[in-house]
This record gives sequence, C-alpha cells and structure tokens, in this order.
Amino acid sequence: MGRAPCCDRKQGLKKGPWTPEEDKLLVDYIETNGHGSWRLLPKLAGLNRCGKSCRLRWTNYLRPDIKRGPFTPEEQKSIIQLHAIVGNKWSMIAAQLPGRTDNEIKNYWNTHLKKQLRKMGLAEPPPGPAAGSPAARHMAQWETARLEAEARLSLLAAASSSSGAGATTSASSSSTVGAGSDKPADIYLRLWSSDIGDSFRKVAKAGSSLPPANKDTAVIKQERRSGDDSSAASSEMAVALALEEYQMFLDLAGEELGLFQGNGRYGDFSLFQPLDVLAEAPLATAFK
DNA sequence: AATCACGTCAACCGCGGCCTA
DNA sequence: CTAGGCCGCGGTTGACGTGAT
Repeated sequence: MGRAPCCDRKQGLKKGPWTPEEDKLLVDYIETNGHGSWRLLPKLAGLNRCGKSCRLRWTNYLRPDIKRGPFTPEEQKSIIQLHAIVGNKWSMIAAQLPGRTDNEIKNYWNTHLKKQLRKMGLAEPPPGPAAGSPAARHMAQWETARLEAEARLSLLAAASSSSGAGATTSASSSSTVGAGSDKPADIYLRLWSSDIGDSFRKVAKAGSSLPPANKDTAVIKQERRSGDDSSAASSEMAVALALEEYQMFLDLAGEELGLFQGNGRYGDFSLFQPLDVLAEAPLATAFK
C-alpha cells in the first residue's frame, strides 16, 4: 500500500511517559477545540509528540468519561462472555462497558482474567467458533437464520408502514438494516453482519465447501419488492412471529454453539436481555 | 539491605480498513 | 480505479511496583 512512515519517525518528537504539563496542554486544547485532526493536533497544541501518541493518551487516559478503579464482578462477567463471543475484539467489548477503554480491558484480560480462567481449570474460550466440520452445519444454520430474518424484516417493515402515519417505505429499498431499527428481527441481521457472523463465514469458507445456501434469497427479495400485504395485515402477529423466531435463534446459538447463555462454565448469567426489553438492549449497538 | 522474580499497565508499533483526491 | 493519507485496532514492549528469598 506504500504507506508512509508513521509521524513518530520524525526526529525530535518525544516518546515515553507523559508529563503533567503535556497532559494539561492536551486536555486544554481538546476541551476548547476538540481533537480535530490528530495529525495536526500536536503542532496546534504546542506538543512535541506525534498525533498517534496524543490520541492514545487522550482515549486511554485523559478522556473525562473514563472510569478508573477495579473492575466489578459484573464487568468481569461481561468481559469473559463477550470475549467468548467476539474474541480479541477489545474495542467491541469496550463499547459494552461504559467508561472502560479497550486498552484497559485488554490489559485486564491478559493479566487477570486469562490467568483466573486457567487457574479454574478452564481452557481459554476460543476466539470465535471452533474450526472443523461442525462449522459447516452452523454456517447453514446461520444462513437459514439470516434468510428468516430478511423475510421477517420485510413483514415488519410492511406492517409498520401500513399502520404508521405517513411513514415512507424506504426501509424496503435497503438490503440491510436501517439505522436505529431495533426490532427483534433486526438482531438476526445485526448478528449476521457482526463479527460473529463474519467468523462463521470465514471458518466455513476455510473449512468445508458449502453448497450455496442463498438459493431462496432472490425469492425473498422479490417478495420484499412486491410487498406482501396480506401478511402485513396483522402487525401484532408479525411481531409475535419475530419474537418466536428470535427465541428459537437464541436457543440455537445457546444450545448448539454454547454462546450467549452462561451454562455454568463461566457462571450463571445471560448476555441477552429478555425479549420484552430487547428494544432497549445496549448490546444491539455493538452490531452496527 | 540487596537482589531477583513476577505482576501490572501505560505507551509504542505496525497493520489494515476507510476515505478522499 | 487507484494511490496516498489518516485513524483505529490489536499485539507487544518496557518501566515501574511489589513481594519473596
């Protein structure tokens, strides 16, 4: 890619621990001007550092919303379970723990949790699904879930547009989930688009060759284009169906893959919110 | 008291993705 | 379409602290 050397290769730029004076310069500048371009910031703020170093210092240490202090048991549980799902995606895990930085979580995992799990006789949870032939089966299940979701989303979109006042039908123009939509069927697509789904696709691709599982996609898309008004007649029914499908999906993911639900291995807890509070679930924002 | 071993965590490094001209 | 630049991420390093010998 012909990437230019990092700015910190420039001569004379300071490295190493930050002094309180440097911290103050950085904080003062960002509080009054925002960080803007990190590359230009050091010069504008009067710092003899590279922009990368400034960004790191701000995001990992100086940001006002950073929560310092020991991790709570709840935070520990979240980290362990999220790590079991997404692997070393520290930024994604950090997004679920307000006030915690990815660097902090990464350090905490490497120095505390990893050791703790090992001490308990637990193998380190695999980052993502295990490779091997079961992946192909899971791949097919995920694909099925995705197709179900697309169909379900069409129904929900049709139902809401038929009952909503003056709502546009733009939802049907997009093949992916619209921003801000947190309907249950949305979760399928969010999961499919997330690293979880991505992991499955990669593993299946590397492992065994699946027959094309998207045979019915065209049919579903055609249905979406034409709009199934008879199905949209009852939005309540559509939502109920979606919730049922969602529960089935969670059962599949939990029982088949060992995800989401604490089954005693890492404690008794559940990552996902009950269905009735699903719409407000903060986790949904992780699957952008 | 000195030394060593180990743990912790802030900071660095390099890669890859995304954006733009 | 492509090359170059920026940003963010994950892995790694090294300085510092603390407990054991």
